Amino acid sequence: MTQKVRTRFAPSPTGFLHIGGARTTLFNWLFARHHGGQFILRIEDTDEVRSTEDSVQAILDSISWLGLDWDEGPLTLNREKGPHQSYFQMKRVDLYKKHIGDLLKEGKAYPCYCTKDEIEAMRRLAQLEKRPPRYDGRCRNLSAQQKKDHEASGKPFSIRFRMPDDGTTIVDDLIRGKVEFENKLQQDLVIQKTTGGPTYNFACVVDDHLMEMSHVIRGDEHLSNTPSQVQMYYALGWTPPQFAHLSMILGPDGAKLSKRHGATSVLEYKQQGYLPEVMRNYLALLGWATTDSQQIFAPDELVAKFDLAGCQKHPATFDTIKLNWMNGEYIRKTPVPELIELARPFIESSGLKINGGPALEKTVALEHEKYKLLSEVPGLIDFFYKPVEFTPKAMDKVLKSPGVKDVLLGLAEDLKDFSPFEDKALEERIRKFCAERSLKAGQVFHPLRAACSGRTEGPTLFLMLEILGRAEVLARLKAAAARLN
RNA sequence: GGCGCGUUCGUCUAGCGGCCUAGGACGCUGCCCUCUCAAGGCAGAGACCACGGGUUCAAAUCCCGUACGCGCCA
Repeated sequence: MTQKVRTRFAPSPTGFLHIGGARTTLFNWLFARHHGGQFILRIEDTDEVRSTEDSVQAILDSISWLGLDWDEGPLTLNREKGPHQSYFQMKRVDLYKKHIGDLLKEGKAYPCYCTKDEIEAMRRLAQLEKRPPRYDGRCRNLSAQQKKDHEASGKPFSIRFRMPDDGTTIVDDLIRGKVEFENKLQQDLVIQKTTGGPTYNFACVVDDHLMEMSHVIRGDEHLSNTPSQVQMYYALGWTPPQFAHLSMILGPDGAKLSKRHGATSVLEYKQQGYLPEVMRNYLALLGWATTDSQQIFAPDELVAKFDLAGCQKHPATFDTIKLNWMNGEYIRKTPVPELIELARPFIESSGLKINGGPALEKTVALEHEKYKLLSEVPGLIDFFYKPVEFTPKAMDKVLKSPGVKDVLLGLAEDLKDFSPFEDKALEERIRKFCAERSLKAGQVFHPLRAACSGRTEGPTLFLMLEILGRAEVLARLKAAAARLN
């Protein structure tokens, strides 16, 4: 590749960064990093009504959380980095106006005086007659007199881009190959609204060119607009960038991923306890694969191995089950001290009182291989830090079995002075206890676990007792026995 | 409706004319390990490669059509 690689993500700040946008960001970022190029962030806030500063902030936060950095673009709402005057389109309106002026002068664009109602009527009629509902080009070739009349009337007008009447436009897509469009079937897109603001399609072309994008990697839904955009590049005397259209991400029901499928905002995944590395790894696999179907990638590995050739043409279904598996994989590989820091916000918001209890290093480690989400950490260690609450199963199926009360009291008695109160020694002593009473291990182990943790499942028993400590174990045994009266 | 895109196990995918009686991963089932739950190990079920025609000695792979899905035009 002789040309310097520059990619961008250009979100409209009309909501949070959703999964699809995150995947697009990721792919652009991976591609740029893979080729040692640059990744640019641009805010397409041409929708003056729906764009908000909160959305901009949320999007920047999401991208940052994902661990993706950008070389140019907004850092905060007030600060930008990079050589361009701004990376917010509404602050670049003069630029668009200048180029629209050029197109107008050359007859490559024209004012359109049709009102909303007229356009709407056109659409209805077309639908009625089973024709494609497109602009009929009535302002395309106005006579000088008509133009004068319109101008004199002071009617608001938009500006449309004049598509060539014949020929075809070929979009050479890096993922889909050459896609051919007949020009006469494309309609003359509005490039400047009646408000004077640019439309998405035009601002996008101007910016991608001025910001020297080498590759435009974006969602599938933009493919249909691409021939018009390509023609705009030609009209402005520019060379279009290379395009790559990514397939969409669907929900489990095959419909485009949306709110009703659950979490769609990236930040919601953060709140649910997913790791950013996992989101990157999983999202990379939605629509991209290596020839050996590798599943888990170290961060650098993803950058090293990513290419557009491995991208899928068909849409992919977002699978939370697999995401959860992957998150568990990553958590298992995370050293405990690090895990504790990652889980700390979740532990804190759970209200667990850690102070005075066993060290988190010990309790968190005990269940290390069980967490799928960071948010699950407090729930699995909570019994170390608060009074035992018996699950129905622990109470009814285990503790209420015949003879359990004697077992618990007997254990309490035997362990009262037993030392050392440690994993291996405890196991030995308790197995001896079983032998002395001719009980099967399970008849003692299960009630012991239930009495001390309130549950039927949990960490390895004797280490758990060690960590709880003698006093706590004895107290819990007696308390549980008392419940059995 | 027009145009465009897509279609391999339930899901993510490998596959680019012979290595495919279709490979991997998640999930599922069973077994092993075991103090429970996980994790781990092993084994297994699961895809007439959407369908129908071609091309070819040979097609999941190339071509055409059909169906279905999706996107854009709103």
